[in-house]
Amino acid sequence: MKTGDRAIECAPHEQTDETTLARVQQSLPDTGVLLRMSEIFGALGDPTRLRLLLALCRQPLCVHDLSQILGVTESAVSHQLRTLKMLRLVTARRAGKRVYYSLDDVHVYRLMDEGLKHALER
Amino acid sequence: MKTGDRAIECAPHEQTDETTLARVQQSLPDTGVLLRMSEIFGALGDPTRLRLLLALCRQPLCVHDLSQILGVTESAVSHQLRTLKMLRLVTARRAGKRVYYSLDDVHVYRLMDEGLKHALER
DNA sequence: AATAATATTGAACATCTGTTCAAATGTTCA
DNA sequence: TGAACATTTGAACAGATGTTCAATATTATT
Repeated sequence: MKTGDRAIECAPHEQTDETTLARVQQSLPDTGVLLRMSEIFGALGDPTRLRLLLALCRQPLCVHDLSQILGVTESAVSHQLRTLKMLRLVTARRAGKRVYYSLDDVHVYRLMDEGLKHALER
Repeated sequence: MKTGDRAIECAPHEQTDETTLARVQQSLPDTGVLLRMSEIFGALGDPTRLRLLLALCRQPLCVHDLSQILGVTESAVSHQLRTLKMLRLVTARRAGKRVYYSLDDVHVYRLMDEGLKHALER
């Protein structure tokens, strides 16, 4: 063991420790989970989709309503909702001619809340 | 049996209420905050950047180390770190020839933790 | 059945994005 | 200073992404 292994906070190692790198590498989640994570974050990474989800935080809304609220085409809304549905972030329920969308998961709410705090800070 | 008589928590309105839509619309964060939010989420939405941040959760690491851990070019790492730095998600500190990067904010950690829980669920 | 309202789909398009390569910059040490 | 190592930068490229338009479903109403 050559370099200082007491890197608690951010002790700079003089020399790159192979085993340390390997340990960090192994600590990363496996490909499947990582991809799922990035997909979820990616979904929240678009202003339109983010606004869709934020609106749905309030109450279930249909495509037409969402189209009006966001000021984008119903087609665009539908396309994005499709993405969100595939990622299991929203659910759809038909009521007559309309299809009402809701948040699928409380976690999404928490995620957005955390992101909002972040964005408000600086 | 026409429309929702069994809607428990998400009562579908027969007819779109204008004031309700306006209320939802106003509840959305303003453009600046929303853009900042989507930028942050967008940064976490790429597998490479996500792995970078996850690695930095463990300890500060230099470009060369990160390049080895992730298995991508140092150039690619540097490019992405630049993005993350501009978004204030990481900080840089030079030590000799190397530049050590660290997470800039505890919130990033919390955000990733929440996302991980999410990804692990289904 | 015909019409209107809502929603979805697919193709096309421009734009954005992430990586690579080559070159330049910065740093240390002999 | 020169050589080696580490990082950054810019241009270029392929691939992904978001919106729009037009066409098609789906449902309710008359």
